[in-house]
Parts: sequence; structure tokens; C-alpha cells
Amino acid sequence: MEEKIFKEFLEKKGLKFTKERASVLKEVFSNHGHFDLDALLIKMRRKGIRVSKASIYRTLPLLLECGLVEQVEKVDKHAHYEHTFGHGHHDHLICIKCGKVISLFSEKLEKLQESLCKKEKFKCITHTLEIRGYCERCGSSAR
Amino acid sequence: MEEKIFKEFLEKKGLKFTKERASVLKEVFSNHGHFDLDALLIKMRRKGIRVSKASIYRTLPLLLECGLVEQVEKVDKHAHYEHTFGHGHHDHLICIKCGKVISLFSEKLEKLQESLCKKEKFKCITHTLEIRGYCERCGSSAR
DNA sequence: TTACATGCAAACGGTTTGCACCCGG
DNA sequence: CCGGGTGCAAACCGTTTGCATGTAA
Repeated sequence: MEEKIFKEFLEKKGLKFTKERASVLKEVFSNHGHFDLDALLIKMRRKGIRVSKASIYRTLPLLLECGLVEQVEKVDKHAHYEHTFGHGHHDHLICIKCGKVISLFSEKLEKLQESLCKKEKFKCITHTLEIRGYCERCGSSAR
Repeated sequence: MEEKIFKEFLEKKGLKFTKERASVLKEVFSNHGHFDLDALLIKMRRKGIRVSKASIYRTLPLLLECGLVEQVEKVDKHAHYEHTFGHGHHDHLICIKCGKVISLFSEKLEKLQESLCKKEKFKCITHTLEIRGYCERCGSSAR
């Protein structure tokens, strides 16, 4: 369970599992799909959970560091995230019209990337593949 | 030649080919490799070329739009760019230690992406693959 | 001549930080 | 009790913009 992973991670670093961190974690895992920081805050406020924006900003890097959350780039100008638990690494198709994000994972793609890194003697840690274009719905009406 | 492409692009949009735009274009194409806006400005100042930061900020989107420049994401917190003329689209390996950017292009990778898009009925316009890790030099000394 | 561009400096807006108080271990 | 955490508001800083002036076509 994600809470256990997070707790152990914090403990290992001599950090505390506070109620604020617990609620951010819980909220992040309560929906699938990507989110941005403001949306997260708003949803938490609606549920009556009190956390400051600063705490969310301070918690997210920890979640990234322990691998429970990944960053999705370039949806718009702020950072977007999504939790990884239960689906692991994957890539994204981002619709430049409606903003929809389609996740996909391709074993073949991962393998190919690995071999490209090997060719360059590059030690791959993470990667991000983002394909921008029009989703099925927007594709037909696209200019 | 890139200047011709840019001129035609501007003309088509009813915009002007000013000396500021010309010098930004020239500077962008005077070195290979990626750059950020401040570095570009500093280099231009050193050469005695006077352009305001605002003009560079206003010129770069045009260069992106006409495909002469592409954006490289996530090197650090500001936007990085590179011109595409003479090498076309390619992907990046970014060293998270020294910041080195290795460009690579793989036909196989492009084909694979295309077929993934087709499967999702997604009309691909652009894509970005960025692999972060350690380059050969930093890989050995990495913690 | 007349849009469109430029330079400057001010405004923006997402993210980070300093600080006084709080609390998990 | 102590060292890390929180909330708040201010500071940051890259990017955008308003405006008076300049200039390509």
C-alpha cells in the first residue's frame, strides 16, 4: 500500500509522517489520472481537509523522490502529476485541443529506449515520452 | 536557407522581418546545440548586437511556429531551445549531473510511435522523448 | 503612411522561502 | 523535549504586457 511505502521512505530519511503529508498522499491516490497542484488543493478544501499550498509544494517532491508520483510535462504552464501506484511507468498522448491525456505503455518502446541508451553509454534513470496532437474526438474538428 | 523560410513565414502572416528578428535568427543558427534565452541574450550583447529580452521572448514563439526551432524540456527550470535546420526532429538524453544534452534520432523509434498513435486513433503533431540519467562521464562517478 | 515592432519597466503568476508557532517521535 | 513541519505572506524569477516611440513595407 502506498502509505506504507511513503512512511518507510520518510523514516529512512529521518522525516516525519505528518497528517498533512498523509492527506496529500491520500488525495493524490484517491483519483486516477493526472492533476495539478491547484486542482488538488481545491478538491481537498472542498472535502474540508485543511492544508496549505506550501505544504503541497513541499510534499510533492517527496512523492516524486520515492516514486509514488510522476510528473507529466507540458500540459500547460504549470506542473502536472499523477500517481504511479498500480500502473507503473507509462507515456502520454496529450491532446493540444481539449487537453485530454491518454496514457499508454509499450514494452517494445521501453526496450528500444534501453538499447538506444546502451549505444550512447548512457545510464538511463527516467524518461518521458510525450506525443502532442489531436485525440480522436478533436481530430475530426481540428483546423 | 533558414532566413528565407522565416521571411516567407512572416510574410504569410503579415508580419515584418525586422533587424531584431534577423539577428535573433542569425544568432540561434550560429551555434549548434541547445540554448536558453538568457545565454542567447548574453552572447548577442557580447557581440554588440542590441536586442531587448522582450524581443527575444517575442521572436522565439515565431521560430517555433515555423518549425525552425524546437523546445527542449526540463533541462532546468527555464525553457531551452535548439534550431532544427540541418538535423530535423530528434530526441534527447539529458545528463542529470552535468546537464549535457545528447541528441539522437532513431527511425525505428519514430515508426514505433506512429504505430502507437494509430492504435489510439490519435493524430500526432509533435512529440518529445527525453531520457534523463547519467552520461558516460558522469555515470562512473554517480552516487 | 500605417500597422506592426521595439524597449523599457511594470505586472503576472507559479513556486520558493523566512519566520513564528506547532507537533511527531 | 527537539528537530523537523506547517501556515502565512512576502520574496523570487522567468515570462508577459502596456505604452510611447520607431520602422518595414
